[in-house]
Amino acid sequence: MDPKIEHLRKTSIFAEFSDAELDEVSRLIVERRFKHDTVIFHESDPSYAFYVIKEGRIKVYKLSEDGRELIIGIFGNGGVFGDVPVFDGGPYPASAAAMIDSVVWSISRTDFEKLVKNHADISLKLIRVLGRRLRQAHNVLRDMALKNVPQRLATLLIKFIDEYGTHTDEGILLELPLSRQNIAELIGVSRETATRELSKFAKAGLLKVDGRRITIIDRDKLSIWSAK
Amino acid sequence: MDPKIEHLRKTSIFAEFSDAELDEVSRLIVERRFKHDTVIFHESDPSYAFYVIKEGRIKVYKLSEDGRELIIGIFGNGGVFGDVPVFDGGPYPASAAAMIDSVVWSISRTDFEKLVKNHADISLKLIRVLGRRLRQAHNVLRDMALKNVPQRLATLLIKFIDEYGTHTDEGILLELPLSRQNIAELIGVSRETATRELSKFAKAGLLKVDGRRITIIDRDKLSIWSAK
DNA sequence: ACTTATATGTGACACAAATCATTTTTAACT
DNA sequence: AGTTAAAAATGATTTGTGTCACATATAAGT
Repeated sequence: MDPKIEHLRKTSIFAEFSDAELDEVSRLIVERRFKHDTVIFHESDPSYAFYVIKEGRIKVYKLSEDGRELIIGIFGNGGVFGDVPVFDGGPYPASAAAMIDSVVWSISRTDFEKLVKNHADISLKLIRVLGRRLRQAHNVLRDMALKNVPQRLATLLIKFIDEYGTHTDEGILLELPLSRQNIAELIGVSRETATRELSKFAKAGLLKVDGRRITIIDRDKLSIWSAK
Repeated sequence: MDPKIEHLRKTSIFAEFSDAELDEVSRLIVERRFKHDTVIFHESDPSYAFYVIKEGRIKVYKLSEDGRELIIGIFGNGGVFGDVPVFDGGPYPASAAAMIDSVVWSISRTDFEKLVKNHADISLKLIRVLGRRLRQAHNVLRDMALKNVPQRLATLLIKFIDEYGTHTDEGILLELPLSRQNIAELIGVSRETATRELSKFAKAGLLKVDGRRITIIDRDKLSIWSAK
């Protein structure tokens, strides 16, 4: 099997596509490389393409008027980003940058639009994907509005260890290139607060912090915090 | 022209539909009435239908574990709610309740699904609608995470006067059945804080408060606050 | 490896917003 | 209209989180 197709099938957006559809998609791919800390596109740029991550780590974020950052999402291998404009025809709703050296597959908007128009069932699948996204967005919104900082931090950690964590004999290791600043920008607090709340959890024995390596020791207790 | 069709055309979701498509939609409608303060569906209920507001005012909201409420949206005539489950097949992602006595048109999930499957171009339009929603949701999320209370309040007021405001000689009158509690639940603060911040704006001469009637006097200054 | 830059930890303080308690006002009901 | 219940305003207080300043640790570059 074409490894490209196999990789596409693992993405949220193409998961339900048939082999034939995936084959067509794979022909539209253009590979691009981005060094760490380089911007892929800026919010409100006209959109030219959307992206599938071959390997690397990409953050999607929005800025406030005074330059503070909210990270909407962090995506790893198989992640898809910059796709909303393809659907609604507007500019990019957020910015994207590579957190580590990354290889991404871009699919141009016009190519993808043609594909969707020729395959009616693709759009049904996309509708399902978008519905799920909207759901998630509203959940995050509720958390941001109604939960306090330790709750949001716990929620974030749980989400991330489930997605990116690796099991070790000490616990579940989270080893993204996640700075304190990044954590702060994910839960909408200052860097100092992110530091302090993280070490509170460490002192309470829920996790261990070693620089940017975070090892979750007691997922259950963390989960209670998160729900609280 | 069928007034039903005319009304449907004014809704966000059906705006781009053709006459023939709208006619088909109108045949699927079942009218239902809800007295004020009655719940239409609860979050996580299995979804049976989505709704178009014929007349009335509906709030869509989510609860935190400890029972506090975040209002995701308030919809008036022509508004559409409860539609996400139709798209992704899950349960209702939020609850909905009538804020005043309301008449809504329900369209059952199965009926609508059939319609979409028979009309390929409908799904393309839905994709566009969902894309826009996702965009909005992320904007609100950024505001909630990065803006302070007066900024969020100003942003909310501007959004609402643009949608529901009526021009008077004093300014733009906002006359939803919007309690202080409602305002608080829209911007994620306590009722007391909503009260206080609103009267701060009143003292600064940006608006006038008379019970639940809010008259915006200086939209421009409010807009500056909102962007800040 | 050494130097420089950048990220992190931490204390002191300021300030925004929550909470609590009470009064006043407004809306709802019969 | 009068009574009761609910909502809103308002003051006092507490708490959480941001900001500032600086020390320390870690990473990056030569």
